[in-house]
Amino acid sequence: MSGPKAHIRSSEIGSAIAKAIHEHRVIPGTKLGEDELSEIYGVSRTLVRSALQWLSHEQLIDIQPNRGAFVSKPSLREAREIFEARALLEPKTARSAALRMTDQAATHLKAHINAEHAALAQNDIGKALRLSGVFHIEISRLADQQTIGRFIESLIARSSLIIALYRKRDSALCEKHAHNALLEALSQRDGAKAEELMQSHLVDLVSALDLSEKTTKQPSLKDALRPENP
Amino acid sequence: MSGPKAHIRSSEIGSAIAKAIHEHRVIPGTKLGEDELSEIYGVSRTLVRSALQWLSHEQLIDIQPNRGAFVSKPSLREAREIFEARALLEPKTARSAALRMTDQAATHLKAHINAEHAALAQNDIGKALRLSGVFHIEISRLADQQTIGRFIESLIARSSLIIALYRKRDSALCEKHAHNALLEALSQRDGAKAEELMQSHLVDLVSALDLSEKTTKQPSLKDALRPENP
DNA sequence: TATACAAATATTGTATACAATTTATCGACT
DNA sequence: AGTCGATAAATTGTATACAATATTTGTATA
Repeated sequence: MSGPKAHIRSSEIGSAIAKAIHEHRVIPGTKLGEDELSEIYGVSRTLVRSALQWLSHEQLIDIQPNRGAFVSKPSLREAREIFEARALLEPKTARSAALRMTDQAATHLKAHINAEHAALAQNDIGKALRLSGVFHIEISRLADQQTIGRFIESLIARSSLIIALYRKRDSALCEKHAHNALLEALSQRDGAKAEELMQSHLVDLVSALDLSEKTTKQPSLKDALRPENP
Repeated sequence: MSGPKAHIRSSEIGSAIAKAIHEHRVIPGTKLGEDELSEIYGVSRTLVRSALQWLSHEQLIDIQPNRGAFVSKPSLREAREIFEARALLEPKTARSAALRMTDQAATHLKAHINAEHAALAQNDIGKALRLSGVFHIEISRLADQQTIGRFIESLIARSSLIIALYRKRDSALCEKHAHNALLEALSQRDGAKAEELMQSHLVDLVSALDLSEKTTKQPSLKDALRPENP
């Protein structure tokens, strides 16, 4: 009875920007100027502003009054909250998905995983990252819970911001096996196992991040560039 | 690092409309014309449209392309999903809230309950309903989980639509005691009890609704107004 | 009387114009 | 030289104007 069918053009723009954010082609802090975007997409600022408001509500960008829109930089606290929320929602959702699993869905997910691996093979980290997120979203769709699914979708989008900001150096984005194991459990309609795998998968994701206090304050440039301290 | 501080005027309009929806002063299906609203709030359609897009994203209204914005009429399925989501989020949130409870918060919540009772005494059902929702939101704030809190807030707003559509006749909105008991458990910092009470409270809320299949299709006016059937 | 079509009206979608605010640039002063 | 301040440029906020679409009204016809 309700749906984001309206404002098609502006939501396309919003999706395009969201995708770029998700793929780390624009990084947190980047300013998204209205004139610039209206130039890029060949529309007036009206539609651009509409798209920006959408992104702002998704908390992917931060609109500062009279200053402009910037790609969000989630705080450490937000980062923790987002993964706590995912831990609360996704495992149970994976369980539901397992119970409603079909062969068709299995091949669909398998294709996704392959695309993800292909992207990794091409060293297209951004694309792999996004596809990884889409995999989680597909699972929530299978669970046939649109409401919770939307929440998860939103959390995953923001997760990509967190990864951009807090990822440990040299940490794997997503173990190759995690999604495969998940798919296995789903295909076997083993709800309990899917729930457990999803939970540990999320723990692994967090462990690839550096969410310690230190990172909170930026290097402050002044300190970072000062030649040396005794 | 992100917040809805921008577009202050339009978000005020959005809040005003959301409040009216929450209080059942405008009911599901009502058309929200842009000219009408811009007249009411003394602003241009630009700001009205901005507010409407916000409400649309909150799924409180449904924007139909070239037709206009209508207060959402959640389907039976959506209604069930929303309360399932609440059941997933709110009990654990209540538990967290209990652990972080302060005396100050207790008096604050107590005041809320009193205001709720006062509204009921004045037969201001709408206001009581909204305050009842705010009570739940306050609890989620106490849990100090902004992300989950926003989800809950969104779910509660949509719940008021569901209540408007599917409430059983003569069913109590909220047992007077439920919120008091919850406050009691919170004050005692009894997380387990708070979680349990919240869970059963939500069950009670659902049981005051008629979510059977039949209710799906509207009375269709034609049937409703036809004088009599044999 | 009811239905079908057509003009007229009203409403939403988009772009543009103007106002308000911030940011950048230049110059004066210490 | 560096900082403070004023003016100029650029950017966002809001309103208005025009275009596209839907709804209503009226009229003719069966």
